[in-house]
Amino acid sequence: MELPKAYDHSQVEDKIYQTWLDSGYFNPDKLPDAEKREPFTIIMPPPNVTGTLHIGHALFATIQDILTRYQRMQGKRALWLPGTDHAAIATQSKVEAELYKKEKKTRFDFQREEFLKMVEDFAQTSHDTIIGQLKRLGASADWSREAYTLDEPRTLAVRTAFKAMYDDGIIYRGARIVNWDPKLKTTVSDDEIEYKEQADPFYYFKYGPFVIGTVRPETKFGDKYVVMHPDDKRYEQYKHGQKIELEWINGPLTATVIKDEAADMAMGTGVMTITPAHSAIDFEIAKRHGLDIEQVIDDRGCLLPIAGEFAGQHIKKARPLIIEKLKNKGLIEKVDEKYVHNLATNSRGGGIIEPQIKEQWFIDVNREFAIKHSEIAGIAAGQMVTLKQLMRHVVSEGLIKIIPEHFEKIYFHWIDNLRDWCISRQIWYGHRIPVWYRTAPSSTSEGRTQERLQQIYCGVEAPKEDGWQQDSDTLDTWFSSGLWTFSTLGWPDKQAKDLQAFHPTDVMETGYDILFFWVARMILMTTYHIGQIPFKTVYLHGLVRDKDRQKMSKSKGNVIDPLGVIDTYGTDALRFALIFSTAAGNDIPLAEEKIKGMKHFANKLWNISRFVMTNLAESGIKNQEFSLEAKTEADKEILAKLETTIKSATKNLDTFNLHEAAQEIYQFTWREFADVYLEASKTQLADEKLKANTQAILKHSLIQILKLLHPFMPFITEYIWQLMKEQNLLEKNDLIIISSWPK
RNA sequence: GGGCAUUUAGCUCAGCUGGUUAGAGCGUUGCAUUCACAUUGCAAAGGUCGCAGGUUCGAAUCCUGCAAUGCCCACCA
Repeated sequence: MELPKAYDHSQVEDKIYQTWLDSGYFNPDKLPDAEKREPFTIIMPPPNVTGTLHIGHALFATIQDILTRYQRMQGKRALWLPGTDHAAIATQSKVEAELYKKEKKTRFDFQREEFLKMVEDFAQTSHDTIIGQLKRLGASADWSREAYTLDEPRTLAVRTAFKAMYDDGIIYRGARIVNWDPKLKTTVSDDEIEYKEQADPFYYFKYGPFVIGTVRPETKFGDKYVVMHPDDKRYEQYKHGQKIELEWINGPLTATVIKDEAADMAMGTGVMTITPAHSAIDFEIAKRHGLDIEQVIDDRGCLLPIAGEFAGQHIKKARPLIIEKLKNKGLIEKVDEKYVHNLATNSRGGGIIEPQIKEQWFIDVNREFAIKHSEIAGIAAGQMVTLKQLMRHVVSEGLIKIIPEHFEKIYFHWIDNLRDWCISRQIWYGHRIPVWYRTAPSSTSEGRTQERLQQIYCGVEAPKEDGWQQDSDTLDTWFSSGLWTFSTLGWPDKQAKDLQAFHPTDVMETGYDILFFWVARMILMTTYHIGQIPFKTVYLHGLVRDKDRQKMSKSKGNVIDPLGVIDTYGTDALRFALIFSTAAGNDIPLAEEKIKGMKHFANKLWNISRFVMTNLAESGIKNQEFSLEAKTEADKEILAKLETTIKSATKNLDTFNLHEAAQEIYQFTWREFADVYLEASKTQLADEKLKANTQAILKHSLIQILKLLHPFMPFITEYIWQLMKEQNLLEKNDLIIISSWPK
């Protein structure tokens, strides 16, 4: 058989992937002797259905596939369960942006159902693209178990989870100051806020005898409390509760002095007025002293009647007019033109956050409850715990290991500062909150009738009787993602076969950027709902950057498109380049030259194999056993190095040092086996006394190399394996994907 | 303001719990090559391991301080 001199990945990869699919081995139940194998589970972090995969997805797919293939070869019942995420707010805002670009319409120009259909179509298309891409990356995931965060089984899980937490008092409804995005008209959680630096004028206003500073004059209409530190000597003569008459934007006003330690003496004049309805800190102060709280800005970002002549205007337009008026009234002390401050924006859509007081749903992280069931070491069933304590416990006790370790400190720090989690969103795409309200007419003191809330019902199904209206809000996407490790395995059916067999899972592999959003929430949900840890190890990878460590972005033009490089260099080359110098938690610089270098390596492996196969086939030596006796120095050397490489690579794979394993195998293959032994073998093969033994060593080494490389470069290794099989060079008639890991 | 990390060859980075001459990829220079592979081989140049102290028989590795860079959190009324 004539083998081409160069390896052509484009002729190989699709066919090999189909071979694997046909074998059924991605499904752990279909592995040989499945029932005898120990389970190994990775649940795939579901990519958002917001478009196509980028190079970062290629990284996660590569790492998880390496771990899965390695464990499968180690004889485990390896399950890598794939899925996608509806990503509520991200997906909806993407569709809304497109809609506005194309037709100048917003979602409010459509019926809820009509709009949702559009989002679903977009999500479906994205989904199909993404799954196709994952397959091209060689992902050996079990597609028969694929899940979606918004499909029926997951919806049941979400509703069941919500109800359980509601009944426990962990989920509550309350009016709190929340992050309101006037652009998308929804709340967002603290974690989704992104601060952007911006320079704005900073104004100093005369407020009676005081000078106050602000960048936001438009919030100041209702400011009738003036706050200073109780120890501030400059304002000793003013007493707490003292009333002061003064002239303000829209006329005279009675201000009340409040002494509170929240006022920073070193900041500006040490005096501030407060706007409790639109500032979290001011809200706290107001609550502490029982002050009035008046809304100044509405949900769209427009001023309310309290603003007098400015009512109805958008804050952006009103600001200069308000300044103008204050200037005319002589109330401006001075202006600092380029004051740099951080502006809160919604990272999922870009609106500028306006804090508002809203009736929202929250998860209480500090409330004590009796845990119903616990398999967590150190926590007994019935014990009183809080969600915070549970989240801390499983990591501090080492039940969950985070790699790299220093992220554990960051995790603890986050938990210690954690506040209640706002889980309701005013968008349409997502899990609707499983709560229904019934109202009844009642008369007011003025004799008018109005609808008054009478009953609240929380349940998995809607109530049977008429007259119930479901809460119009949807859930934060991370609520459903938090259930992911067990909702994908059959929960809420606690007897589900998969849940019994594969939970707790082994590894959660994801980016460090979603440690809080997601990893922490999975720990919260899993410990609460099923009294187990969700996973034993959290492996955090870094961000893929370009060769200058710059973030990849379309606007910079430095994006590496995974499918493009796969076409040019092959999946194996991309995978090996991604993993080659990647320590956990570190960002990964990736240049195209590196991928090219790994294509060279694939070709090297091809030619090594070609040499070995040719020399075995031509001599007529086929499927026979040879002794691996080391007859020469070269023999001795290569067998010894092979053994240490296997031992070390195995250890590094077990401890998640994937890049080191990759480097060792690469070094051995090229520098030891190809450069040294293959050269030595040429003379040994010519010597009749050494020939058979040399052939045995060549064959043995090649088989071991293919196995070692298979998790990293699955396509080419499987392809060569099949060629060897055709030439009767292998004992067993199987695929390398289920061959046994070298020992 | 609080925290976490990084600093090693021209560039991008490895170097696990301290132990011979500090490694890889790319790049550079020279030579070779019909014999598995030019997607090659052999060889070479190139590092006071950020700086200053300390611990130790021994430090790129551990400790302290400093500097630079990056990230996260909080937040400026």
